[in-house]
Amino acid sequence: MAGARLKAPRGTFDVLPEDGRRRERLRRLFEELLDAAGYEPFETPVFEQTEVFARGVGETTDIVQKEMFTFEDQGGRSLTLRPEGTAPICRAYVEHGMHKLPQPVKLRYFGPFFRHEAPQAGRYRQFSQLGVEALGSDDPSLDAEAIVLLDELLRAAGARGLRLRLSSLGTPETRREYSDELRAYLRRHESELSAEVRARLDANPLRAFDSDDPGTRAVMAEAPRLLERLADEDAQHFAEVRALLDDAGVAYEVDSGLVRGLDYYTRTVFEFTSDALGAQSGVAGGGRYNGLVRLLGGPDTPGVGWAAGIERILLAAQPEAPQPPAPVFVARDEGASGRDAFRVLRTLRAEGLPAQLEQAGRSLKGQLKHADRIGARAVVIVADGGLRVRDMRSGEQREAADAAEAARLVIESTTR
RNA sequence: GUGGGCGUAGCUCAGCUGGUAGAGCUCCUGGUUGUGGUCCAGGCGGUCGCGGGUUCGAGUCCCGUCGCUCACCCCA
Repeated sequence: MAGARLKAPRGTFDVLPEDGRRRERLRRLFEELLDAAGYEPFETPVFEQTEVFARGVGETTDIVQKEMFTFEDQGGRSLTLRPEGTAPICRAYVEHGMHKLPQPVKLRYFGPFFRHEAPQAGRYRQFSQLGVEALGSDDPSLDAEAIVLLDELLRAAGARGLRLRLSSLGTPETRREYSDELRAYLRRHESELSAEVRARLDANPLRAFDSDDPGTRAVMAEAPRLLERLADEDAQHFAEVRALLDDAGVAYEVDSGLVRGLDYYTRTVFEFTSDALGAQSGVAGGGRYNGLVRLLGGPDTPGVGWAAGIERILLAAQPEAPQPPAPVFVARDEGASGRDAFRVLRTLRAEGLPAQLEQAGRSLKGQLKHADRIGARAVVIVADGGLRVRDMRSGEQREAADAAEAARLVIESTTR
């Protein structure tokens, strides 16, 4: 371990090349898929005024209460490393007057997020998410489209053991009324509930639906359901979303107990999980947030979106790492001019060939061995007297008069 | 924050009841009077997480501490 005193901070990790290739491929897949659906690239800073999250995500949420990396800048302003992407995008939507653009505004993003939690399998303090937001329309087809695209993405990425849970939270008002009703119901059955559920009864009674305690489950089986309390318009909206998903052939389970950890959700909420993960089974989640833009000081604007964790997608997919393109290796024989070798390198690249140059002072034999290890298709040996092009598959070797001819020979011998 | 597991070369690991550190892989060199993939040989590379204790002697036992990891909570 040779004095490796300095380490990546707890809950963070370095992306080594093999994993980097996997991540880049996933990102490209995401971008192609969402581009085709009209979602445009969008970036917000990795930190924001703390207020954006405190107000946007909700003061009572776990994220705001205990998971934010918050610090002060030199002017004493409170800033926070973004723990999620939706509130910042809504902030930007307001800031840039994007409600004046043709609606809906469809955006996609990709980048790092930060949550100060105890790390474990699939959970990090810095993690990456890709996500989309569609602002400015309450049309159920946007909810359905978002889910269909997410479903497509996860499948194309190869995520295994997927399950989609779907529900509707109605409006904040019905949610509040329902919450009171559920709380009252739970109080009547308090003695039958597990200690943890009792402890969270005031803060988040909906969590009781997730409990695996037998007593609690028995109580919850009879508990009132939020879906049964939805106002007509909300129930109608949900029915339309479901019909569109049915038409699209996306399988889902309606789960009245589905709770998302952020305050801003209204109407549709959903979550993809994978049983190929550890305890952190959530791969992606999202929903509609019709009040958020207004909450952040903008006009009343509906929105819907989702975010997917790229580490978790990769964990659920376990894909092979893509191979980099097979390069041409430029070897230097003893006495060969470094300038000649460099010129050959540039010429090969100019001809569109991925090329690498010997830069470690190896013996010719070592260079060939190295070329083989990196999967070179051909080696151009730069010698005192001229150039030799060696096809690494056949072992055939031919003379070349100059770099351009060497490039031609490489293309000839390896693109058949 | 709490609980379980683990911390020996860059990586994967071995090291029995304490006796003074090993293997495989990787990398470099050589076997090849300039030329790779197999094979052989050699070389580079170790504060045995850290601190303390017991002992003639500790990687091996005891205590503490730090870190990693899985899980609870919550979530991407």
